[in-house]
Amino acid sequence: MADNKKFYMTTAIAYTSGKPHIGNTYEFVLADAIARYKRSQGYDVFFQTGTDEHGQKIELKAAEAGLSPKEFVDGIAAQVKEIADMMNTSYDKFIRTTDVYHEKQVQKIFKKLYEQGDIYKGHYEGMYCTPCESFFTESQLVDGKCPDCGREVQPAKEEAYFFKMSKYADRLIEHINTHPEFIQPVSRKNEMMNNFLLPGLQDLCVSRTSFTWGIPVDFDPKHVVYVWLDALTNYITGIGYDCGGEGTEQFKKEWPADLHLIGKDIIRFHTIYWPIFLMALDLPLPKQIFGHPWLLQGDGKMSKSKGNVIYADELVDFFGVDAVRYFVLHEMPFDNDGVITWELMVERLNSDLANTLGNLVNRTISMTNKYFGGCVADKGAAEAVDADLKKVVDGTSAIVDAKMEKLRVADAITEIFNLFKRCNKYIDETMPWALAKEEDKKERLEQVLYNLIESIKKGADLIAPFMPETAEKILTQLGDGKVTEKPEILFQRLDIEEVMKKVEELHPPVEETEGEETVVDIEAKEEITFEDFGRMQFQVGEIIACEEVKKSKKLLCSQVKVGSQVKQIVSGIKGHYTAEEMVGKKVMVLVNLKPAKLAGVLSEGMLLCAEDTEGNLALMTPEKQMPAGAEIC
RNA sequence: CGCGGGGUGGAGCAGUCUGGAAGCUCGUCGGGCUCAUAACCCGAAGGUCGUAGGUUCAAAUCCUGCCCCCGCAACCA
Repeated sequence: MADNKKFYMTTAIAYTSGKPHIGNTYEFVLADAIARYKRSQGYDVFFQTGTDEHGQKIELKAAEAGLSPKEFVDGIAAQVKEIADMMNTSYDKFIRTTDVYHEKQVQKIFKKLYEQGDIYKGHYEGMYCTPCESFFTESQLVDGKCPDCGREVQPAKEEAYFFKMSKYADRLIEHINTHPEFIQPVSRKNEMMNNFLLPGLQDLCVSRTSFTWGIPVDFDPKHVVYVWLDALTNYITGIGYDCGGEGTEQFKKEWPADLHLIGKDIIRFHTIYWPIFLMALDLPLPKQIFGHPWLLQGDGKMSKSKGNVIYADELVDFFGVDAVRYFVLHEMPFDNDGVITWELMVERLNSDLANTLGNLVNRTISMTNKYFGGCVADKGAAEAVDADLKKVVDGTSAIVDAKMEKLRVADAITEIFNLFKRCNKYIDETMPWALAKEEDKKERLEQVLYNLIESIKKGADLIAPFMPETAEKILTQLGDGKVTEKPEILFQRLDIEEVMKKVEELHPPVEETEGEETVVDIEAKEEITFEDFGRMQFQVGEIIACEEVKKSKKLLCSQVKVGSQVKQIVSGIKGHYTAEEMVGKKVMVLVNLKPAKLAGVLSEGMLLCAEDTEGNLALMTPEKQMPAGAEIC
């Protein structure tokens, strides 16, 4: 049985293109809770996390920051690690895809797959803009031209390596069907099957020549390995996989992974491409992949301009690590996205942590000190009320096990708090303060307090994987035979008004007053001649009718009177203007723009708008009364 | 008809797969208690489960139409 006790789990590796956000924190904590729980179950857990550090985006970001890509990712990886450590996560290994052993193995894997015919050289086809060095699909083009610079594009092919996905599809379908626990939650399984597997898999592009920040293909060095073959393989290289060789003892022990914990956005890559890569390498598949939903910030009410954005390190500053862990895990959605706001955070802290748990510990210790000088023992003075307490306390462990087995972390925590609530109720049922007034009830009183302390200790053991520091504190305060003399407040209640006030100070709302406007800088375009300018014809147009374009999110279709003719113009300004308020406005129109179809609707010109950095739009209207058709020059 | 998720008392959610008395936490109101962090315990009010139909002895749950929200995709001439 000892052999079966290993448990290898991973988080997704965080992409190092920018400062890590609350999503990373959330996943770390979730993974850590599971890791600690499994350890408490006696499993020999190996918990790996890390960073994904290659790619064009990083190359660009680094250049913007004036750093080499490596310098850049060193900085971000350090930040990611800092957050993982701050959240008190007990990972055993932090892998970076720029680690030398990883890069080496990826090269070997690539070569092996190429040699055995799973990877072949082909062409990535599309429309190419030479100055921008970018490929676009037909649908990405703007009026047949480059969406970035507006210049002509040519059909072109980029040489690339592809992985033959279809070769292994049947085996994968079979595997998924025979292993219902493979993809969690199950609702995602159908999504993968119906959308990707059953319609037939496309071959996956696994190399690029358009950027250089990646692992070079050693036998064809102008190519670098493209994202998934690089990133996903961290799960095996991190524990010592050796392609073509034996691999380390650790690898033999740990693989296959017992759990890949990932965000729901990358389920496809983990449940389709990753298993297929593994099949190609002739390795067993991971046992379970859990695609957790997201913890979202607010419900649209939250925005930078309101100054109430939530950052993990700030949450910790305000509430402490365990309170944040508690919140994130308790609100941990299983198959729907959850919400986090400062208000909800304070509510949970006050109600669950301070009132239910903190106060329980506090009142218990204080009574034990008051009535017995801190020491109580089992007096064998049981009464009927004790039975239900005992039943609940002893039963919780099994319920928690069942919930954790299904990865219902939030439910598991709720169960543990039900235990603490039951303890609070027990105090009311037994009324120790009343017992204390009767001399002959002394034994019973001691028994009651003893029962309480034992129950809380059991609760603390159960909560340890989720709030390790708190569990430790509780056990220390309850002591072994003698409780602490001066109980420390576990969680201090906070006032929501005060918290919000401080939050606002941290993130002052962006002023939207007329007086002090921020300036907007945009990238300068190439200089043009007066002649160039003269080719554009602007006129004042009067909007005589306007309606929303069905099936589009941002488009309004306006009938614009320009001189004696009426043009139909489609603009992406729904959300800034309603169809009704458009009518009657006099606006600036670029009239000689080549007509085009937008969402299937013909547009014969362009309404001009000013746009600020937040994307707010304002139509340009003449400053004095002007007739429709007046030329703007 | 682009893909997907969602709409359950004031707030946040569970329940929907496998129909069978509408549940949890917070908030509100009333009561109890005083050991404790103005806390704890008990009770109450409050929901036509988005909407309109259908199937059924029975629908939040299954089927159909529609409305609204949120991601992604497309797109902002």
